[in-house]
Amino acid sequence: MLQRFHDIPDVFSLNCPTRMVLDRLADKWAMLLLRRLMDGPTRFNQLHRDIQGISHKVLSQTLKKLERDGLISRQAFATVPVTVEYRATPLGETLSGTVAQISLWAETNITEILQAQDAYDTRAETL
Amino acid sequence: MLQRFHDIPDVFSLNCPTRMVLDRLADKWAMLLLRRLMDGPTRFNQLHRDIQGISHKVLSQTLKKLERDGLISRQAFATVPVTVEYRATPLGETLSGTVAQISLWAETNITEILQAQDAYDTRAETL
DNA sequence: TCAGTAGGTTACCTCAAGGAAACCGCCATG
DNA sequence: CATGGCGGTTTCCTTGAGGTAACCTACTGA
Repeated sequence: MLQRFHDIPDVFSLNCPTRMVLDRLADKWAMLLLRRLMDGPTRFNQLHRDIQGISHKVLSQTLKKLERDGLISRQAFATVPVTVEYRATPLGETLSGTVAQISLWAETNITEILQAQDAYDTRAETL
Repeated sequence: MLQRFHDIPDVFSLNCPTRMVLDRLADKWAMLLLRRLMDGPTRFNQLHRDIQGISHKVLSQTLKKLERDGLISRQAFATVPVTVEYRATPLGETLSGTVAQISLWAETNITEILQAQDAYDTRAETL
């Protein structure tokens, strides 16, 4: 009963796949991780060092979520201190390509956005 | 000193434009709103009715953020009960196009994701 | 006069995300 | 002997996002 909208598909309903994926990507770390793993398989602590600002715990949680979604894979090696490598799956790679387009958009339009913010803030001050 | 990574641009630094945009989009309502406004200018309460689950307050806040970023524009009409219309700006429209690709990806791959989740959960249970 | 619509803002409260830090086993190095 | 790296998990605590609901102006209709 929730999805009775005019002609719009069901983007605004709660069980819409798009919405599900957006919610997952809404995790800012997820996108970053996915992008980082496009550069090749990487170990836990290497990721932790590379991605500035993420905590130990959240990194662990986010990796789990991505693995559950089949976007990345985890491989443990029985080396002396156990080594664990994460890498993007083929599925993850296709998504990463899409995310890269957002990056491109962002880099292209960041100036315009910042200008819009300045203009907005200036307007607000003069009120 | 934060952005000394091998060949990767500065995607992982804090002031990276991509990261900024991702953070904004990370707001699940923002994406939904942007998409909804692609269907034409819409008034506040209409948006509130259409986008299931968003609260009065959060709708208001999200619209402000998007307006500040120059992605949507707000136009008030001095009608009897004041009428306010929101619409996507040209900038907002270009982003919306990119977001639409994520939707497409989501619709294409949702089955695979759900299967991956099932497999993962099954594996977890058997442990 | 009371209710309803339009477009908000404000106050209050709750709940969950996330940071910090400790702990785990196991090994190597100083 | 103890510190550090590896790959985590668990506990504790804080903060902030977001829900609910009341309030606002201004007008219309019953």
